[in-house]
This record gives sequence, structure tokens and C-alpha cells, in this order.
Amino acid sequence: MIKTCLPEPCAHGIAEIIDSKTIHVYDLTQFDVHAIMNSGQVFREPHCEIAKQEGKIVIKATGDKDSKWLWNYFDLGTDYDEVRKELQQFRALHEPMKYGAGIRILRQPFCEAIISFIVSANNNIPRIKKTVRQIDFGNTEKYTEENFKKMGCGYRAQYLVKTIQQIKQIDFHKLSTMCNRSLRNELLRLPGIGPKVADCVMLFAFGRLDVAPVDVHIRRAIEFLGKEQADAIFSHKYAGVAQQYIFYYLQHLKKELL
DNA sequence: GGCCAGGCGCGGA
DNA sequence: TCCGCGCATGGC
Repeated sequence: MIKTCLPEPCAHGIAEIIDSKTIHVYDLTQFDVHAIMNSGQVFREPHCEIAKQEGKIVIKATGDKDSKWLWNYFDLGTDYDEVRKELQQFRALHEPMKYGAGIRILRQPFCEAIISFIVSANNNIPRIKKTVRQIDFGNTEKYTEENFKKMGCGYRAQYLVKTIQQIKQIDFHKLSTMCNRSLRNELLRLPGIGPKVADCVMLFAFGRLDVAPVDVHIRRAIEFLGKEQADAIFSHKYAGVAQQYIFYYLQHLKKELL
């Protein structure tokens, strides 16, 4: 099942690269594209087509993307059975994990994550999607304050222009080798990026699964859970994943935890 | 029509 | 360092 062309070994066999455009996912419990794409971590459509087929999921890369890119994007080297096993110790996560079983944390392109989450500040998800889907992530020439305002970025337009200018000087690889604290400090230097957006970029672009962004919804969940339980969950090495299960659960069921 | 949204930057205490 | 406020805009 494991092929030599894999970007990283897939010892657990949940998925396999078939060719330059195709990936097969064999463990259906580990990949729910709806949950992945509608859990508030990403605001546009994926660069692929996805279909269920004879007990497996077939992912076909579209446009200029290939299977290797998608493997990294969906982080298919991570076994979410292991993640869920770890988080199972928290009673409050049982329902959210059952509901969002196939959620995975994406590894989004750095620039896209930065832009998306600056736009997300003090904004709602339908409108974030509407705005982000107008942004051409391949064409930096359109990254002017005027254009961003036209796309509905509002007062965030100036932050976007400044930050995009600054990250041109930044080496993504160097950032990815930094510890959480250093990486966070680097991100906080960018205009429009505060603690919450920095955490989102760390989780959704750098795959720091131990980082849990706290927004208004998660803050309410923390109040509900109580300090002790919340501390235990949000200091766990998969706190970011736990946070995502809770966020998705609250967003779609509009229910309280437990 | 008013409140809210995956917050942030700024000025003043 | 820690408030409180203004901010663009549309969803509900």
C-alpha cells in the first residue's frame, strides 16, 4: 500500500498516493470533506474533486495542484485515530468528536491563512467566505487597498496590504522551524494579526496541533466547561484539534456542550 | 433596525 | 500593562 513516491511514509495506511493527481483514502472515518471544509478553518473550496467510490474516497487534484500538494494540504500523514484516542479522556469532547468525526486540521498555504484570518477578525463566516473567495491567491498585483475594500475587507484592507508586503521578506521554512513562542512573536509583528489570528495561522498553516485559538464561541465553551476542565483540554498536545471539534459542534448544532 | 461576527490597534489611565 | 473604544460591513 505504501509507495515510494509518498512525501512521508503512511504506515497506518489510511491513504495512498495513486498517481500525480490522485489520492485514495481508505479509512472513511478519518476524512469528512464537508466537516473539514465547513469547520471554520478555511473559507474557500479545495483544489480538488472528491468522490466516494467502492468503500474509499477518491481525491483528484484540480488546476495546477498535484497529489503531493494535496497530501500535505489534508495532512494525510497524521493518523486521527491516534489523535481521537488521546482526546477521548475528556468526557466533554465525546459528543463533539462523534459529530465531527472526519475533521482534519488543514495545512494551508501561509499567505492564504494570513489573509483569511485577518479578514476573519470581527466578521462572520458567511461574509468571510464571500470575501476570501474573491481573492486571487495567485496574483499579488491585485493586492491593493482599493481592491481589498471592493472585496468587502473594510477597515482590514490597510492591514492586508502592509502585512502582505512584510511577509514577502519572510522565509516560511525558517518560521516553520521555530518553537511556538518565537513563531507567535514573529506573527504578532504583522499588522492586523493579534493573539487570536496568530493562533489560527499557527494551527491552520503550520500544523501546530497544540495551539487552540480562542474566539467568542470557544470562550463561551470554556466558561461552560469550567476552569479546571478547560485548562486540561486547552493545554493538551492536541488542544487545537479539540478546539476544532468544539467549534464545529457549536457552529452546526447550536447546542451547549454535554 | 439592532445586535453580532473565528479581533485588532490605539490612546489614555 | 490593562482597559475601553472605534472600526466596515453584511448576516440574521
